[in-house]
Amino acid sequence: MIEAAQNPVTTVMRALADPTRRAVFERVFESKEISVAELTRGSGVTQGAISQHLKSLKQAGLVAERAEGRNVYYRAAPEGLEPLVTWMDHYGVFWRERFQNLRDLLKEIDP
Amino acid sequence: MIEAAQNPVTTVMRALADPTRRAVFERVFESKEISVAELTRGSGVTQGAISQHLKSLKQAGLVAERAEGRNVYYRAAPEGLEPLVTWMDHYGVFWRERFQNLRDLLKEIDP
DNA sequence: TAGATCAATTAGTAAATACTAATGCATTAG
DNA sequence: CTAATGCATTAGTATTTACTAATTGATCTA
Repeated sequence: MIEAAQNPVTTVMRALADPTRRAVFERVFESKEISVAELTRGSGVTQGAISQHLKSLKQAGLVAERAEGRNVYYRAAPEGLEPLVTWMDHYGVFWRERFQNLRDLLKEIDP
Repeated sequence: MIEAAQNPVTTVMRALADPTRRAVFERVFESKEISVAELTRGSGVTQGAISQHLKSLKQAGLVAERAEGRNVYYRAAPEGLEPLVTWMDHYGVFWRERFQNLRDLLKEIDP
């Protein structure tokens, strides 16, 4: 079946469904800012593959970039996860299962 | 890159990344219990396709079934979303960005 | 300047995937 | 019993996708 112009939920899900690409996102997130070359190192795939994954992630709104000299630094854009959160919210998963955490988190933030 | 024995996050993400399959899950969820025939109606795809999607969803732990006579009734298993929740939890998306005022929320839930 | 490094893009390929049509196997109905 | 219905499964197909290798265009460096 075909969707008109691609639902954001679909875009984000598809971006994160691939293990390699998700690993890229995770590394970007942990690194605050990281170049393509460094991402390529230890990724197990070529630089070209990494660039392609970054393109997908960017289109999904999950990462942003900053060019500096011949490097391009990527950083995570967790707001891009919003469509997922909204979608899941609909299923009441958060409250029922994370109830405990809410109280803990609140204490932690503002004791 | 290859993952040993398929990460649950990957399984769930992949299951929900396809719009048709995700629509099936949504309908199952809304219906509390629904037969394959009824799911097929108005789905735009064949009964076989629906059965295949249900198989994926079941393997991902997102639905469960109950056979009765020649019908098989499916119901949602939102616990199957747990891997997603856990994964996303790691990015602090839920509480910090979704609710500006946790205190109000907590009061509202448990005054 | 000439070379080296960084990143994006392209062309090509093997594998995965979403589908259909057809078949088979139960179960129910006439 | 025979016909019909509900569902799963199979084989086959077109499309998508994740990758590599190679190229290009920058920018930095010796």
